[in-house]
Amino acid sequence: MTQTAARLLSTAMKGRTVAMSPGEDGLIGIPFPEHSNELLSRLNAQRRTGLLCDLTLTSRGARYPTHRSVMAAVSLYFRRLFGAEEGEDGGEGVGDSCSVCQLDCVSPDALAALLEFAYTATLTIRSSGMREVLKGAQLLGIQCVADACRDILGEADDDPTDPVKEAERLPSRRKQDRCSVARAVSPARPVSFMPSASEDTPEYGVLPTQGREGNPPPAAGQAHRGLLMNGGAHWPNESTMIPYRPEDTPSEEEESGAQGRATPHHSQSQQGDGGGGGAAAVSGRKRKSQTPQQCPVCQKIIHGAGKLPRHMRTHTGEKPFQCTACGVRFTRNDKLKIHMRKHTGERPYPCPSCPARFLHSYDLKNHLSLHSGDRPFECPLCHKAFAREDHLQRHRKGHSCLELRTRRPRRGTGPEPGASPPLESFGLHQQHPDHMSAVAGLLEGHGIPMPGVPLLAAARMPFPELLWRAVSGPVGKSLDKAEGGSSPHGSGSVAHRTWEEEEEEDEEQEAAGEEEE
DNA sequence: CTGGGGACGGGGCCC
DNA sequence: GGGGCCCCGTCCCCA
Repeated sequence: MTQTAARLLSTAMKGRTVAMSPGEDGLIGIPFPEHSNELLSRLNAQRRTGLLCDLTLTSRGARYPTHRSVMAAVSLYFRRLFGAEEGEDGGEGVGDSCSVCQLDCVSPDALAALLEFAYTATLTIRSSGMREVLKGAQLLGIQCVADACRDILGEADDDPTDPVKEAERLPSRRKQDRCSVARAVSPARPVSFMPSASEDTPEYGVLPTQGREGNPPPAAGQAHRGLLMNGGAHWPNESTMIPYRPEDTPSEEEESGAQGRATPHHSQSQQGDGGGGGAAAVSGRKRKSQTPQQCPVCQKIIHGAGKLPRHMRTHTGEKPFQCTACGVRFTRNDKLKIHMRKHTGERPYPCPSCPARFLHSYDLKNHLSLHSGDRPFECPLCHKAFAREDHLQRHRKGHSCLELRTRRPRRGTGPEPGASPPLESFGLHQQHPDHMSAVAGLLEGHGIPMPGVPLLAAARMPFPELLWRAVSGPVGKSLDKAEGGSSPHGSGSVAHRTWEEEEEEDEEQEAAGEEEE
């Protein structure tokens, strides 16, 4: 598909981001961010009416019709119970023979709350019932809920009776739980445990009986105060939201410090007006008091009080702020305010060196880098320098620098001889988390510490051996050099070469290339 | 392909 | 806690 066609399609989608792969013929990825929300909402509606319910949970006389697929998706207990655990052939669980599951060990209110969570991604409970919910979440292997309850109760996360925690300490054949639902609500903590549901655990009572009619779920949804949006999907009252943030999981800011985790979202390493940065700014900043909130649509954690409604407008497409001059609408009033400068002619950011004036402060910042000639963003492959980071990213994405090291590295930016390469030397800072994780995983696996990217990120790489094959080609040569030459292919004897030695090798290669010609 | 401007979404600080 | 303001990173578009 041509670029023009792509633009037309993009316009037709009214701003929907259309992922296109120019290299893949006709392959278009059209995201529907509301889909998951609507799907869950409709499943919840089916649950409330008993439609297509193939599982009934009972607790002390209360009955809760539900869907086994949903329960298997949200609960490790049911996943194993139904043999839906990844890697199993389905023969281990109770499977289709179970239609009623008696869970008297979980109080009816707690079970209702957990079911409500399963279908709405929102946990709505009274504080007095927190402990019962915690117990139920632990028993059913819904760890994000257990973590949230522990967090609120102020309990330590080392409960030896917690089967989920206990199993985390046990070796597991699975490195990660790749259940998408579980990950969506618990991104930071892959769970590799199943309660021993198939064993005779007194806590669980499984009655594989058939044919009982389920009563309407008692009080299901009554405690849930929410409003409807996006075709009936729940947007819970923010005051009732309990965001997932495990007690022992560092906040994003903390993570961006010494033990940053490669997240799919960018993390700002430099904060404020440039005065921050550095270790002092990271370690010395006070802990945020504003409780992060989880978006019920995309599960993203939104930091800052009052920021969730702003974020939600990105899903609904609502643009309540309209320019009175041209009618253009914006999702945020601060963006409208900046837009109004175009009509008023106000350009509050003048360049001190030239007559240029700018609408945005960051435009001035970019502009100033032109005057200074500073190009701090250097391609690690061809060593071409850019004034802007996004230009470097575009340069790298386009793979316009297929030829390795067509330019000499700038003396001022090259690593010290024998020193471990900084992350930035790979162009890895704040860009392409997967790529970052991949390289980090490679380096970690070969003894190169990558404090910014833990092994967890590396473990997400599906085919590290393929990546090694990839980097063992022209690109890998650069990496081998940068990391000190610990090649997996046996050479491994070129550790800590200096730039002078590399230049010699370059000259040799150039000479060899000339001979070939 | 690159430089530059603008738009957009997220986070921090403050009121 | 909500909202305004600001800064940042990223993406898109155009020359």
